[in-house]
Amino acid sequence: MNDQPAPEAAPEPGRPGRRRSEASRQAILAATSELVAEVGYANLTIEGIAARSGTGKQTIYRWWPSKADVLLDALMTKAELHIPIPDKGSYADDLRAFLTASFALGRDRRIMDIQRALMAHAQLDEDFGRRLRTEALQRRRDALAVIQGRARDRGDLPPSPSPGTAADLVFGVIWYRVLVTHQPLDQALVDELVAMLAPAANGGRRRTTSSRPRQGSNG
Amino acid sequence: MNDQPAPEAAPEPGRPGRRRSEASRQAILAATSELVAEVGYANLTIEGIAARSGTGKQTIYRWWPSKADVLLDALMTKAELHIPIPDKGSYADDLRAFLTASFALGRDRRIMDIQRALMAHAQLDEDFGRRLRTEALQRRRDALAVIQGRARDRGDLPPSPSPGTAADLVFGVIWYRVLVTHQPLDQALVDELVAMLAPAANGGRRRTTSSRPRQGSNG
Amino acid sequence: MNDQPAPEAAPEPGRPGRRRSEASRQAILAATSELVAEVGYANLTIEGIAARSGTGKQTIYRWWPSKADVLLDALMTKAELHIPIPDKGSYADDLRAFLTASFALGRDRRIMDIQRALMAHAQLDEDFGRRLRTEALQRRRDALAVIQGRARDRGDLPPSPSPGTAADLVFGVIWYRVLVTHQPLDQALVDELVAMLAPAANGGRRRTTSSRPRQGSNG
Amino acid sequence: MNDQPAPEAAPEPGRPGRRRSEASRQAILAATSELVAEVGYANLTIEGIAARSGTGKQTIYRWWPSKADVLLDALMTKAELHIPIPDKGSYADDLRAFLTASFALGRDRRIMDIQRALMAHAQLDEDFGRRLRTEALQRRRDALAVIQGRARDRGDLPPSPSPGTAADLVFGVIWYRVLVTHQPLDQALVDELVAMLAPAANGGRRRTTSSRPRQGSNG
DNA sequence: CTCTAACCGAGACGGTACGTCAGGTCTTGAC
DNA sequence: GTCAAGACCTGACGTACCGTCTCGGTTAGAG
Repeated sequence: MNDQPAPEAAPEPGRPGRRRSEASRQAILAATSELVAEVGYANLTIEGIAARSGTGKQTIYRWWPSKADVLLDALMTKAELHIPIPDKGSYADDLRAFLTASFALGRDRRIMDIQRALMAHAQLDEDFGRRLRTEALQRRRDALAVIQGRARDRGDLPPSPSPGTAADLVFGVIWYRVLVTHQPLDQALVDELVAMLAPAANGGRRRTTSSRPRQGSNG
Repeated sequence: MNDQPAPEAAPEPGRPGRRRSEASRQAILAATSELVAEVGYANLTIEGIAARSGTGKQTIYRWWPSKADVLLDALMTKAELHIPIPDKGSYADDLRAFLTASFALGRDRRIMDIQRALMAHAQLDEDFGRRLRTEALQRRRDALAVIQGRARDRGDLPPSPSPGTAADLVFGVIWYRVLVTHQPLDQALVDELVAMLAPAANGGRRRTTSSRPRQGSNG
Repeated sequence: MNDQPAPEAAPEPGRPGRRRSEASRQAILAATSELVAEVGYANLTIEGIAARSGTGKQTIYRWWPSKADVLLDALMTKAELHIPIPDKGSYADDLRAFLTASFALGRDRRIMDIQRALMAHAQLDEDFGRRLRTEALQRRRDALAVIQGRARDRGDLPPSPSPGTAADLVFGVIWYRVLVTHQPLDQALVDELVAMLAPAANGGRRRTTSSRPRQGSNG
Repeated sequence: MNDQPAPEAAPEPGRPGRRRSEASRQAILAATSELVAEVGYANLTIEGIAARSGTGKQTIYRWWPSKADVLLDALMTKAELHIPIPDKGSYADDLRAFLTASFALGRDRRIMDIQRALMAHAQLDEDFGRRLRTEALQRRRDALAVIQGRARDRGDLPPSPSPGTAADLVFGVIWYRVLVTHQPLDQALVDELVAMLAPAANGGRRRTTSSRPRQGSNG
């Protein structure tokens, strides 16, 4: 049923016929971004995208399995979802940088709405769920795993919680706030998470710029 | 737009006109439960529910704003989503009991699928999102808050993380596993969460019944 | 199915129970007249009549078989559909008076629209068709028949066309203009019909006030 | 509201997109004819037509504004509603031929029922009324006008009634019998109409086969 | 002075069909 | 072989009314 040749497929040089139109691809992704901002994901339709982009529905169906895939593609193409992971010298500082960068992404209301919609769609469409996980979510986990690997090599990765659980906690809180409570992802949360996951003996940040009161040890 | 007199509204004795049919209400909720199990949420339709329950569509639209609301009602009516919160004597033990009971709910594949679908719908329909939060999600937070209140009174509530953040962490992990990783909610996770959130000096469980090997460090 | 005790039924003295509410009857007929003028017959509904009149649907269904019957009742109650048939001394003059009076009825746009709608409904509902014929249409034929009877007695009823066909012609033209061409029923048509159906030797009107050019009589 | 590109529109060679399916069109018209014969116009529904014809409702709505239009199309496509108007040499004979042919059409019970229903719908839907008049009714008037034109040229068109009124009389009687009295359109009526409208001195039929009593001429 | 029958308003009920929307597929002629 | 265009079948939507069926509450004769 889903015989798409995978959108990222190479052009296959020796193939006859007209080549895929890059202009149409761009137009479709642009139209999708505009439309989702204007009418919201629930009112986003393939027909609307085709009309807005001046393309045919078939062209969309030929290259993407669902409207969520188009949207995911648009998001990944346009927005810089990349999380930088420079080595800050300690697990605590690496983690803090990672969290701060991750939270920044969630600050943009439009991007957050799209992420919520994609996550929602992933629950209703198993295939898309798999794609979303492998193409977007896993990359963030991988980034965190790199940080944890560095920490392990360095020797300052705490024994508990396990790295996997730590990741679940980090991403769990983020998604929970995005999906459920709609609370902002603020610096206070960064501090709490770092304190909990990287409770360095000489402890994380020495001089905090946060307004949070000194945390009198949580050990 | 949402002029529903609230399904749980009292019968209002002195009102003229035919009373709401309890038989129809039951039939609709039952049909919804059956159908969602048979065809899945994505293929659940109001028309299908009406046909299966032997009622008219209007009767459904009269009392529920959307199919997700019917499903939520069915879930809350049928399934016992109640989380008991007996006083076990310590925050650690209370928390452990709470988590164990909560995780048990997620063990039933069908209930979990429904919860995933409802959470998905909540992302696409803001009004339903509000209803889901107040009618279902908030109750669980309240239960946890009771435990935390007891701990505060008892003096064994750790200062960090804050109770609110602790709740975000707990529910965040649960939903993240349910929605994203589809990992089972197992005893190991209970232990890790308790260890992190209630790191009692005399520490959580002394004698574990868990099959998890002592974690001799994973670093 | 249609066990209505006939709206015009006598009060039947020895019957227990509450009497039919004359106030409701009036309110229903009045609401019907208003509504049909406001929204047109096609958008006239029993529910609308009930709401506007402040009565229950059942009260309408109890006394009238269809909305067309309500409307017919309203029309016959309010509008004076009676055609006077005074003896003018000759068939030609009687006929002229009859036609003039009949045409006057069709001058009111609202009454004409209602008659069109009732005639339309009669085509779709055989039972109502029978009622419309016996309660309204036949009365007009009877009035014409009285005139023709007088003429026969008087000896100035032409042998052709037969009285029945003459009636068909008269009412045929009226309804055809009302239903199809929407042409006004004017004095010129009266003259033509009289000239054709009562071509008296000493002929109808000697001095016409009509604007029609003298026509050398076609007798 | 009525943006139909007119069903009879030419195929417009250089237009992109899939062509209208002639097979669907035929199936819809055929299904409509069958259904109206089986269940009657009042129980004819667009959904029924779509189901019976194996097409989608949208395909019907795309090309016809209402079920009455579908039915009119079916009637005009299938039934030969054409009235031949050969020159018989005199107005009386032409008229007799025209009436006989017109009456024959009304003999078929099914066609008559459809015509009654269409006329009824025309009263409830002004737009359809216009279409019915221009596409069907006017054509018959035009045919009669041709006959009258020939008579005028020939010099045997009586000065009274005026041609327009004569047409009103002819079609008025026909429709009145079809819609109201349900009397058959028989030869006797033909004779009476011809006698009245074409009262040739040496006129009309010399030897009548009608059972009507000799009428001593009323001219 | 109840009893019982018929009416009344209100309004929920099981239905049917509406007209619309969008989905995903197919067809056409151009490129 | 892809493209824009657009018609096709399908299925569900949410709405409007239908005609019926409770409700609680009058209103009137008969007992």
